[in-house]
Amino acid sequence: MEINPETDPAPEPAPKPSRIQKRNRKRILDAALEVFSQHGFRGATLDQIAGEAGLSKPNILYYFSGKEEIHVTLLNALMDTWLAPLREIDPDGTPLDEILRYVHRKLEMSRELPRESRLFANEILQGAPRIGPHLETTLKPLVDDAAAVIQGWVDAGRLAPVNPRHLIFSIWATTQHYADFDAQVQVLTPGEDAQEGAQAFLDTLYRRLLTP
Amino acid sequence: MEINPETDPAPEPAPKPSRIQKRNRKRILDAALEVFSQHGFRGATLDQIAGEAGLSKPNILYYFSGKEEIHVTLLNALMDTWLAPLREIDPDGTPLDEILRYVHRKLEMSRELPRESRLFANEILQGAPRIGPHLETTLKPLVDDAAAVIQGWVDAGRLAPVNPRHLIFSIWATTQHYADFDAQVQVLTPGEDAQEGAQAFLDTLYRRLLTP
DNA sequence: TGGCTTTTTTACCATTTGGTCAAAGTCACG
DNA sequence: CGTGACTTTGACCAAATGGTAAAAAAGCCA
Repeated sequence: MEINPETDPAPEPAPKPSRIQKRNRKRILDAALEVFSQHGFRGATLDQIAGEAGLSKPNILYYFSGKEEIHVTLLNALMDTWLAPLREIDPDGTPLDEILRYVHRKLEMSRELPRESRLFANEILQGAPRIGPHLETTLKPLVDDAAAVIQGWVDAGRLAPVNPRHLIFSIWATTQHYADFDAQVQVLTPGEDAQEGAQAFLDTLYRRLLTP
Repeated sequence: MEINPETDPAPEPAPKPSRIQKRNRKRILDAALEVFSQHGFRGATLDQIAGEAGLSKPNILYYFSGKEEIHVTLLNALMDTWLAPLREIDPDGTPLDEILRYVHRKLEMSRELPRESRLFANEILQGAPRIGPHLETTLKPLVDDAAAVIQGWVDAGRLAPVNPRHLIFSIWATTQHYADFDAQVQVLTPGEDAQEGAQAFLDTLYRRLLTP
């Protein structure tokens, strides 16, 4: 059977994006991140995004087929960076160091990428309507792996016995809290830099929990 | 100067709510809790709330002056129940027991009042636009008190040294996580009851952190 | 039962919002 | 420079949304 490049081409024609396309798509995504993370999906409007991006609404719809596509694009792109620290846990490293470094990196991301954290939080809060599948296919295997590694460390007596999954949950919760609940944190820790205190606190917390 | 009861009456005429008023206001607030907690303020619509409550939209506006008033009413009512466990920490109790009981109660509330937890999370995520002041006046003094109590325990050597505020943050984060991020938790802990494992994990976590 | 108040509904409105379309403008490149 | 492809815009739309007004209906009570 002869392959006809006309009817069976590469699935994606790979129309290399022009300079302008790259610039504007980036602008739009950045503006959208700002708006979505602050108001959630339904609370955000295309006009807001357009205004923030310095483009007209129809122009935005020239680059993305609709509001939903922008949101999904953001979430998918986010997933990678968001989960990178988890991927970097080294099964051959020193258990306590590996976990503490993970906590450190997550807290750092909370400070440096608060918008991303809130975007994610918003999506999950609302029942993950747009990345539910992605959670199953990307997040779950990754967490399964990490949990197995941690369980291995526990079994080898190199960490105090803990449920790996709940350990991971608690790390997510405690670190992302400083981005997601920033409004509250600010009210309750006036003056001082919350993140600095958090670093010390979380270090102690997990060190005491995990030291065998 | 004569006081004219017509122009200077009691500030609140106290128009005792009728049976119907009580029933319908409750219905509306319950429906609104469902909808707001799932979609956030801007994402929720009066039509949805009306549908959920089994009332017509104009009928809802007969009981509340607008969408915003419903939301604020909910948040204010919530504040009390939400902070009750914190109020119940007994300065004369056994430090570790008091904290562990607090964790326990917060986790319990996460399971039993997930909608309330999400309503709150949504509001804070968006920068607390509608309860910001309330946080200052109600939450802050309460946390200041609790932090002082905990600090006292630490100073007396009855708890391992920790930053009280960050301890409180971490308790909020780890317990509310199971309500707010339920969609994610469900994906990652298939089959088993996450809350049960959480109970054991958090008990260990804080016991190990706080035991002097 | 009659008459008053409270509650509910029906019919609207103005604004916002996601999205379309065709025309106008700009760019890249031979 | 000219021409075809890419980009941007202004003018629109239909649906959704928060909210209003007035009439109809239901309660309440003597």
